[in-house]
Amino acid sequence: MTVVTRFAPSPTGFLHIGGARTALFNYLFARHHGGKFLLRIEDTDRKRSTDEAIAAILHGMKWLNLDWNDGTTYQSQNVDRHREVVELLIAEGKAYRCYCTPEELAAMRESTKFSGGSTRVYDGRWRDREPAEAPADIKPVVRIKMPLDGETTIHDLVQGNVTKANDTLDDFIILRSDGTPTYMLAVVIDDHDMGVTHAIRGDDHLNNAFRQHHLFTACGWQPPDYAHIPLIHGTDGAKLSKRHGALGVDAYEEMGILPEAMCNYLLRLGWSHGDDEIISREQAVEWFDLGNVGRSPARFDMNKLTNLNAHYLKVATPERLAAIILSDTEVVGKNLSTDAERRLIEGMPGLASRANNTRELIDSSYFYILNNPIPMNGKALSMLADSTARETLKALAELLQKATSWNEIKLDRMVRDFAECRDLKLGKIAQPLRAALTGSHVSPSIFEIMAVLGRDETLARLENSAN
RNA sequence: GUCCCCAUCGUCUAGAGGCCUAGGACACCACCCUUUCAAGGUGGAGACACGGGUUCGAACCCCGUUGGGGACGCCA
Repeated sequence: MTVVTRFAPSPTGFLHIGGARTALFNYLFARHHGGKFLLRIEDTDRKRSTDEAIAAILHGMKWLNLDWNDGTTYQSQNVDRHREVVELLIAEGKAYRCYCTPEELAAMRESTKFSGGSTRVYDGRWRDREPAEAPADIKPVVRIKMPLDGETTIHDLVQGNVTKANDTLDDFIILRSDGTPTYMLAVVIDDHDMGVTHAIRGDDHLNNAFRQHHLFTACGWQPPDYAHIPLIHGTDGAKLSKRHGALGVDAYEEMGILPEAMCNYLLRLGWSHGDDEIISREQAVEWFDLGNVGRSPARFDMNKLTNLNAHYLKVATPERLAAIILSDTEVVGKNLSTDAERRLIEGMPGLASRANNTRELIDSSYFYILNNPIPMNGKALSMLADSTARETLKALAELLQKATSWNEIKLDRMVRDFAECRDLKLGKIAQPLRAALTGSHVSPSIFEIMAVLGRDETLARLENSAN
């Protein structure tokens, strides 16, 4: 049997961290087993679903490089099939119409709270009532008959065996009074129709698994294997919600996080492979299994994400990073040097090892991509305001003019010798030089920079600042 | 309130009864390197929630307590 997993987000908002990890796990599990990974948009609640949310989810999936099979399924397109199954269930006496009003339901909720607070709210009052008693002015919902006694055990691939008494489950609604299917019904039918073999989803669905189990049984189908993965919590330990900085993955993209860093981080949140921390997509596919998914919730830690991101920045190709910088909206409008791309690529090792994210990378790369004269920050300005510093730079420029070759090692030697001759500490020269070349007091190695900039550009910038 | 789940350094985790004086990573501290800032290197501090069992032996198994989380919608 080939493995089929699915990610089934509801399009009511962005693709958040937790959803992204669920998608990742489903993807990895399917790929590991050479099976299929499906995407199904759970839009049965048309009122709350938006096109923007769908676009955000699709975008997030693509950004994370989680490709899915067989196109995108929209649950709302299967309503006819959903209704058909409901009719069948009614005909077989496994489901029934319920004419309770919302007010009656609210009253039931109140009374269960007083009488001990049972999980079972609906009292089943229409379960065995004659259809002839139905009030004509009320549009009924359809409820599924749940077993009245006994217990049900789910063999969860992550949580182990979980058992629940059947009398804690009430007859839940499968078809709304407006004739639309509920989530509970739609997942079951669609999972069956799509041949889903493994349902990997958030822990918050664990209780639903029991309801769905009985719905599957009523339909005469085999439920998929379940794997309920723990939720991701905020730094404070509470459920990740919009209030707790549960940002969409697009927000991290904007922060300058690389998708592979995000995937690596998410993977290690709740799953482990010994002491391995840096795990490529290929290794993840090879290693991933449900047995090593932890059972306790994890807290989101920006520090670790940042650290991972810094790592992936260091190993990314200069060409790729240069392209990211050059296509950034903040950079695009600027008056760039014709030499910008070459400089970026050559200077990238020095730049990338100092950045935590692409935003920092961009900020630190302006001195390479901009034309002379480059903007100066306050500290650079004050360093260059010193007249002896400027004298030194002028003398250095004269020396550099005579350089017979122009590379990092040679420049290093020349500047050091120059400092020694003048009985100056290297820093006395390096800092004004840095200010002149980069407009900043912080940068990669100035020798590397001079080499990348080239003789003409270096001298031009020195000239600019020394006078 | 009822039901379900969970519990190792601050955080993510390794750990499947003796390999544990509990390992790694992030963060933190110190030192080294050093033209700035990073990176890198070395070292340090830091945890088995508590109480009972079971066993020759328990972080690991069982029970309880406490703590945390989740679910109780004509949302998904």
